[in-house]
Amino acid sequence: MAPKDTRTKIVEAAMELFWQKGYGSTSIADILSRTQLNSGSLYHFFPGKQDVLIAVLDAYRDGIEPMLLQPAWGGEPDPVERVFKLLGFYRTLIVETDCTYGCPIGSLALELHEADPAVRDRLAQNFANWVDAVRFCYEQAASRFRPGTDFQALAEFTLTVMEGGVMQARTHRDVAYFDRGVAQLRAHVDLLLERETA
Amino acid sequence: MAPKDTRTKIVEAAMELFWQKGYGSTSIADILSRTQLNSGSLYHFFPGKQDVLIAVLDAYRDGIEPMLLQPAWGGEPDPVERVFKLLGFYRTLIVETDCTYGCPIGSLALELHEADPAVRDRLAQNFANWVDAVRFCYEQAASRFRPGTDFQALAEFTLTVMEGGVMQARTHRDVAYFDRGVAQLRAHVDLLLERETA
DNA sequence: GTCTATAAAAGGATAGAC
DNA sequence: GTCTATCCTTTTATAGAC
Repeated sequence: MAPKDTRTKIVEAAMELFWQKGYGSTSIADILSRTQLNSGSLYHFFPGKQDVLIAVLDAYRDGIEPMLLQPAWGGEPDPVERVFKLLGFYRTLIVETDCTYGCPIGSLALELHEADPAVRDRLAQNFANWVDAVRFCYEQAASRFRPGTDFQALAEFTLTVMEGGVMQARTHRDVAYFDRGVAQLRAHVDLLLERETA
Repeated sequence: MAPKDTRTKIVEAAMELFWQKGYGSTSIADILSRTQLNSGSLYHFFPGKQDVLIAVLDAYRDGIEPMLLQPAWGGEPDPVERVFKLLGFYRTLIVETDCTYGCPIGSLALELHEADPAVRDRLAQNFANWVDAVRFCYEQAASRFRPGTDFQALAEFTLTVMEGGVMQARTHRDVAYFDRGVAQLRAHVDLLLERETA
């Protein structure tokens, strides 16, 4: 593997630091320390800190397929099960981080609500792409759902369950809060899968 | 009404600022500016900034009944409708703030996850009190729910729907994201209210 | 209990040599 | 493209008079 270029190193370090500490609590010095670079290098590639954030959000956008969806789905063929495989992937992250995991987009979205439009648009875009992927799963199983099921609303609801579950699991330091939320969603989906003409 | 004492002024100003800007982005100077006090006064009552935060979280804890639940419920007698009245109260806050509203506890919980235990415990306590109040609503209507309904899980799920809806509505600057989440919850609850022996 | 002044540190960003 | 040195601002917190 070719050595990573400086810009990539910065984006990857910032991605991890923003995820762990948030944007405001991550200093330029933190990023330089982790990358073993000097401030001249960072400011050569980025006009300022916010531009690093934008690059990070673009990296999440570009990484959703290879970094999130494909690892989460594995070879799972059933589209509905793919949704729960995705939620299971988040569960793994929660457990592996001793219940300190936070969705990087969700956390940044709450932290940076009064941010520059360039930032807000990318946060919204990241959410929208996640919801689109989940909606597509549900739509692939459309024939199994009750007629008239609103797949967009169901996909947004799935994101809500993930974000709310992550938030409560982290606050209480107990993955059971996440699990109960997913179980409720499972029950909800199961009820929508019960054909009225069954 | 008696003039507010200095400590109360500080807590109320900090409550609003932390809600609007977050904890990290609110400076002591911000609090002093809004209260027209000097730093000597603040540090007379609080050892440091984090102690102001703790006082704010205690104020939310003490205010849940008079400031949130009673205004939200109004005279609503039906316990299940009280839950949706509460969600409707949040909807009003979202609309009144042009979709910039964020739940203060949820936002702080995501921002401050690596915080001092004194802070984390109070965040968890605030969530727990909210969930307890909602669970109590559902339990009051226990006879109308399917046997075996898990009211604790349903109340946590209600918090999840609120937090996830607030997060998405704010990120997209569109209250419809909140509304669709609440509609999904309503459908979920309605399905649990359909007695199998109906 | 409140005032002014200020210490001490951290933060974002820049300059100019190499 | 990277280096060192540094400027300027903001921020938390303290000191000591009143």
